[in-house]
Amino acid sequence: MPELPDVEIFRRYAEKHALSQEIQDVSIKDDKIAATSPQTLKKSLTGHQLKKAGRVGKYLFLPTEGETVLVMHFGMTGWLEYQKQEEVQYAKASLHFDSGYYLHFVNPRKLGRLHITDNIQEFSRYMQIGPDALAIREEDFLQKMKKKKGMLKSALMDQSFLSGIGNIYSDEIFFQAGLHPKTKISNLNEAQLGNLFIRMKEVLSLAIEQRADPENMPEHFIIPRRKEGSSCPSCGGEVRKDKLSGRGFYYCPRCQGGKSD
DNA sequence: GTCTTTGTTGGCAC
DNA sequence: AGTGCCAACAAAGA
Repeated sequence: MPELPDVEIFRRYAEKHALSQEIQDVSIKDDKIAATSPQTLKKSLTGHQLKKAGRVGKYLFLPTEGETVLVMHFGMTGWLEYQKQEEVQYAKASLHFDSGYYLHFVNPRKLGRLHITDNIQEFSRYMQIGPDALAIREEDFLQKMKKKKGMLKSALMDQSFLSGIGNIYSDEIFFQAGLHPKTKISNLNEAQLGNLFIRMKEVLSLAIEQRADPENMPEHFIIPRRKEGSSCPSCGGEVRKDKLSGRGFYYCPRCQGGKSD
């Protein structure tokens, strides 16, 4: 679930509900998700308020009014829940506000992480988080792509190169751009790279507009057809499945070329 | 029981 | 150094 559009929805959710109220108590229900020690997480947050909700790639940044910033990463499965109920299934950490409400960090597979940092820039550098896929400017994107080697899909999913795009949305971006995911970057011309940039922004923005809800994806998206045997929304041909570095991906052979190298 | 899954990381090979 | 691949992590669903 949590790629850039999903995390952007979580960011807005946190911004709407969880800011400017005192955190009374912090409970870490599973130490596995605590990238910063549970003691430090509790000490840094208790008695403070979250003041902002920012995002870079798949990371959510929640600065307090003090020095410290709560950082969330959701892993393969996870979301936020703001409610009065103290116990929520799969909640691995919970902030208890003085309003009585809880912000639950829900993470069924325990692959998500919570960090505390006092400097977002430093944290981003240390974690090697590349420029945000929605924030990057075209000239920077083109410049980076021209220097990058290897296959398209590997590049767009490389979080240190460009952050926010995962397996699902990369499939959609390549479908919209009419490019095969295994295309070698070096075989693309300026126009194709420019088009890729436009499609990338378009797919991410549209997904956010649909609140990153898979049920609400536009008709012309391939995401709802990520199943073997389904038909391409554009040409009606059969959607095919392949693998790259162990990750399955879906594409339309007719609309996205053979391999174009 | 087996395989696959929306993410990341560390190890190995080239 | 950069690129590709795999296993591992964890748990749920097909």
